[in-house]
Amino acid sequence: MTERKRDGGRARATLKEVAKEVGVSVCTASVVLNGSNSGSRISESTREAVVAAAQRLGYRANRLARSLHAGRTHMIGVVPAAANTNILLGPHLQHVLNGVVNETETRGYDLSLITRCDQYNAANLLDILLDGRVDGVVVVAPPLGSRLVPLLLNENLPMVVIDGDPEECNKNFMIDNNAAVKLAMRHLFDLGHRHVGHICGPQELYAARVRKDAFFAEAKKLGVQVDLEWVQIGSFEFERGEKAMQKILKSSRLPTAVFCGNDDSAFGAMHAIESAGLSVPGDISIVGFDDVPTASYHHPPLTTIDQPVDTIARGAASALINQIESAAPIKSEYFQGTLVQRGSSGPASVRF
Amino acid sequence: MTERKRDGGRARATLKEVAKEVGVSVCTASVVLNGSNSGSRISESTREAVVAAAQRLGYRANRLARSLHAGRTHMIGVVPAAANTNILLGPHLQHVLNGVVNETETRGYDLSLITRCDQYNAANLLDILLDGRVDGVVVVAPPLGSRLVPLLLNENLPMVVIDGDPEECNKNFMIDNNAAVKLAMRHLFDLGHRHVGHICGPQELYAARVRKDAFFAEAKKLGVQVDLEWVQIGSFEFERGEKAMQKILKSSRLPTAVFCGNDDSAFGAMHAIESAGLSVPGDISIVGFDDVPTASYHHPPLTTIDQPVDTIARGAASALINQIESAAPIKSEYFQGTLVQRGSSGPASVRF
DNA sequence: AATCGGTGGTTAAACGTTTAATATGTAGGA
DNA sequence: TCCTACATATTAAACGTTTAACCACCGATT
Repeated sequence: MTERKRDGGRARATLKEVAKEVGVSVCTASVVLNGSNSGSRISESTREAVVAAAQRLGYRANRLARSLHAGRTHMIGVVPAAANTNILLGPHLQHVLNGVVNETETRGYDLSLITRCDQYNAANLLDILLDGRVDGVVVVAPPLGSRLVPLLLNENLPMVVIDGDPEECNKNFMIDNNAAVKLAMRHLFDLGHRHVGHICGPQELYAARVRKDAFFAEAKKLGVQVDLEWVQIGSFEFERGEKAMQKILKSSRLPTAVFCGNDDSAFGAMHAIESAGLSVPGDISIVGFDDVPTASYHHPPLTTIDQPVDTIARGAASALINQIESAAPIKSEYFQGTLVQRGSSGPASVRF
Repeated sequence: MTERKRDGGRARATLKEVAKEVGVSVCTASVVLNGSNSGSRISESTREAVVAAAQRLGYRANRLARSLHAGRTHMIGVVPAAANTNILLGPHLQHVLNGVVNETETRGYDLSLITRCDQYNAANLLDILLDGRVDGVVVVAPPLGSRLVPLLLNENLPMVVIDGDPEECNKNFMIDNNAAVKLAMRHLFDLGHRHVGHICGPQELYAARVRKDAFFAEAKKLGVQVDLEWVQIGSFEFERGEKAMQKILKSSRLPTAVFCGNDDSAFGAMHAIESAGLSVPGDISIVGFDDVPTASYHHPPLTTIDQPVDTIARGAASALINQIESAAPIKSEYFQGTLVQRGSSGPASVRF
């Protein structure tokens, strides 16, 4: 049995071996090497001997044993939206992950990526999350069908959600989608657009649905016309955005602008428009959502909503760690986006 | 002490508690619940009672304890190139990560992202990697200065490297950069280009250096002229690619084509060219490296080298797991890229 | 001469599992 | 009545730490 972990080379020395080498008790070695400054102190000579032996034997404290004892792992689990994409993390999710890392790293936590979950199977995920491997979990963009968040709420594992459904759970960190969509629509309205389409994200994502709802609500309020042909479901991915735009271009009449649920689908939409021999924004204006790094370098540069992703992600991670360390309750926080006006949006064409 | 892990709700039940509930020994409960089909069998009635109690108490096996005993964690550590970027994972690295996940997921391993390492500090990283938290490690694109790989070679932790320096370690999975660069240069040569520039990646990355060397070697072999002004150091990022191209555009004379070390910098380069009022490929042809998803949708679509990233990453992960599970030795593997010809490259302009 | 206080340690239990070795009980065969 | 065999369950050690509680020793006070 003990052979299993030493295949390939010499095994890692344990505290017991170090202690024996010095001729001292395990406890003494422990105090010296990983020492809390507790009651019992150790003489300088003993200390030196232990340190020397540890060095010689290549001792390294075993984190499993330590965590088992402490009941804490200093690990945070991240559950990324599995969704239906083959790519684990799109540019936006990647940005989120980066923000989470920024916070966890400075607070002394490491990240465990929870990926072994076929189709976001909640029971599966729960098994993984609750087996003691993590002190808390960041759930990113849980899809609508998943029971993960409600199930997790019944457990005592600290959790925070990014881009989740507020009805499902009130530990939600995300942009104020309604206000953000309002900014985008108001911008198009001010440019004279009265006929606007929308390319949505996948409807199992809360952010996609709420943006679509806000789009309709705001269009109605502003008196902007929306033909149903102009509203197409995408998947927050380039290709699907392109396909969606191609469908819109086949409408009986064309909108003068299209608001896209995220930047990737906006890029796809622009590609479709230009491939059809039309121009952005000459014929159709495009507004995206996210402000991913490439948005400003696109041709034309993309008008979009800037999400304070780093702030949101760090905020979520921070709240989670606060809960873990001092039982501070987590409650939802919403962040304001800003409109970034670039070249993909312009005055409405005089088609109507 | 035991209070620490139950803040927030009821604690997770342990095997001992389940056993006590049923009035049976811990061992019996263990065999029933996480049972190996070993010698001792359990009566149907006992089995049912234990299962019922476990269910009732919400028992879940503690992975730490299990791993401690087994000497195996079923976790793979991933060390991403910290490099100097603020974004943890660029589109290419993200693709690599995705490939690794694909393999580990099907083999029953989870991923631990090792990020708490200021400036890729090797000693720090070693402490983290060797504390027993992972069964093996995938090092992705270790920067030149880092001692991590050599240090890790001295330890008995299974390791595999992606895009590392072959001189440093022979457990390297990567594209055959020389052959790939040859493809790109030959392509430009065939289009009539005899004056070619190069935008490199950061020189602390092996892949960037070897591509640069191969570029010079191949240019020489083909009789292609390379003014030193035309060779600029980038960072594999859009912005730096743009800046690099701006410098090239200030040269006393212009190359007819520029080969870029990766796609992101190629996008930046194209942006710079068009911002300067020139056209791609009319005035300057561009060839990239990687074939990221957006390459085909760019305007113009990017001619580039397709890296079989998924194959490489899965291969690396697979080799690592084979070593972990059956001590199979790991040795370097090189994969062939293919030229993907698109719109960003065309016949050389007749400038010369 | 008994007590005190410090210094420098050690013992033992605990964290939650797994598993080899062992024990108990019952039934059937000699 | 004793032995064997089998089915079923238990004991105990082990994985590598941490830490509260305890102990032995010694010089200095009373």
